[in-house]
Parts: sequence; structure tokens; C-alpha cells
Amino acid sequence: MDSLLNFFKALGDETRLRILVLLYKQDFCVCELTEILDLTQPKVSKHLSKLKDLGFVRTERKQLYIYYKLALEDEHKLDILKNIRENLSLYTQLHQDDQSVATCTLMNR
Amino acid sequence: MDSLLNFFKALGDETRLRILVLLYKQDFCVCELTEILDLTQPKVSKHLSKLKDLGFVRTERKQLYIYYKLALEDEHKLDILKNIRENLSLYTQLHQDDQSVATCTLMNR
DNA sequence: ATAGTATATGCACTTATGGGTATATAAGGA
DNA sequence: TCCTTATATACCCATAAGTGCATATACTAT
Repeated sequence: MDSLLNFFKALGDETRLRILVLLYKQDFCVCELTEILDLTQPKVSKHLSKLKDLGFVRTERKQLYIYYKLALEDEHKLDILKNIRENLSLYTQLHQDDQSVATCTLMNR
Repeated sequence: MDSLLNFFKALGDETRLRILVLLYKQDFCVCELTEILDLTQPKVSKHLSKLKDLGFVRTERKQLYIYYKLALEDEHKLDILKNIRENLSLYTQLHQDDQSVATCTLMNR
């Protein structure tokens, strides 16, 4: 049950919820997330570290950048995120984040 | 988004997760929950208060007893609990709680 | 009125959590 | 080698969260 509890704890913080919802769609590096979320880099990094420690994301370095991606094994957890994404318009901030992806200046890869 | 965040915060505590999963199935009064969960009464009461403050449960007094029941409007939140219940065998503690309902000495109503 | 049971709450304590700022580490390019 | 950019982490602090114990409140019955 711990993994489930930890997942809910992860989702119970706004920053991490925003991150996980973004990562559900595609992977991002730290600086992209920092720009999209409009938060300080250490703050983003710390939440990513926590998510990684809990095993909900994994990393992959590409030159200077470290890309984070979801590492959710079980369907239930994925479904929760999927469901949020399917109702994104209900959650202003999450919806805005999604819009910000398009205009993210770093997305020229 | 606050309601969603609060829901995940609520689920991020073991006691509250156990309570919500139980309440998904049926309503219970405080002393029943105290016995089923095998926790102290103040502890159960405090978590119930929090759930009530957040609007996830509501109460109904019947004589001496105060019954708590789910008050979840939106489908997404209900689905999350439903999904957990459908995989109850994965979560030892939750499964045990469910067993304890049957033998709860107070369930003679 | 009194006693008993159910429930809520107050207080004290400990620990966990999140954030800010500064700094360290890692990689790449000149 | 030196500089720049990306990322992680350490330190400090404030606040929130969970728990235990004691007690208050609410209702019922005698």
C-alpha cells in the first residue's frame, strides 16, 4: 500500500501534480519544466528528485540536459493522470501549463 | 484545482485512505470505524473532521451515533476509490479492514 | 439530576514538508 | 584551461501535519 500512499502524497503537492501531468504527455528536461511552470530551478529540481526517489519518474541524460519521464508501472496510477488530462479544462493552472508547452522557448530540439 | 489537490492530500495519509475506502462501500459511525481500523477514537475523529472540513464526507446523527458517509460529487474522485476497491487484494491493510467489517461487534443494527 | 456512552476538541510535542538562497557538480565549448 | 549553462544539493527556516493524552460536549436512559 506504500506505493499507493506515496503516489497520493506526490500528487498532493501542486508543483508535483503539475509536473506529473506534464510528463504524462511527454518528457521534459529540468530547464523546460522550470520555464513552463515558471518556478525557480532548485524548486523544480527538488520535486523531481522526490519523484525520482519514489520511483515515479526516471531520468536520461542527453548532453547537458537531463530529461525526466514517467516511470509508472501500474495502470491505476496512469489512469489517474490520464483522467486529469482528459478533464484538463477543469483545472486552470494545469491547462495553462499545457498551453505554455507550445511557447516554451527551449522546445527547439 | 484545490479540490483535487486536497483530495490527493486526504488520500496521502494511511488512516484517511483506509477510511475513505471503507466509506466507499457503506457508511459507518465513529465507533465502528474505531473498531474496524483498530485505532484510538480521537485519532479517527480527527481524521474524520478533516475529511468533513474538506467536504469529502458528511455526517448524519442517529441518536447517539454519528454516521459518516462519502460526499464525493465528481466521478473522477469516485473512480479513484472504486479502482482501489476493485484491486483490494493488492493492498493488505485495506483488504483486512474489509474483512474486519464483517466481524465488527457493533454492526448489529 | 446523574451516570454512561459516543464524539469532538484542546494542548503539547515531534516530525515532515516545502521554500529560499547560495553553492557545488557536471558537461560542453572557446 | 577557463567560462558558461544545466542540474543537484546543502543549509536554514517557517509552517503544517500527525499523534497522544486529557477533557469537554452531546445525547440517552434511569
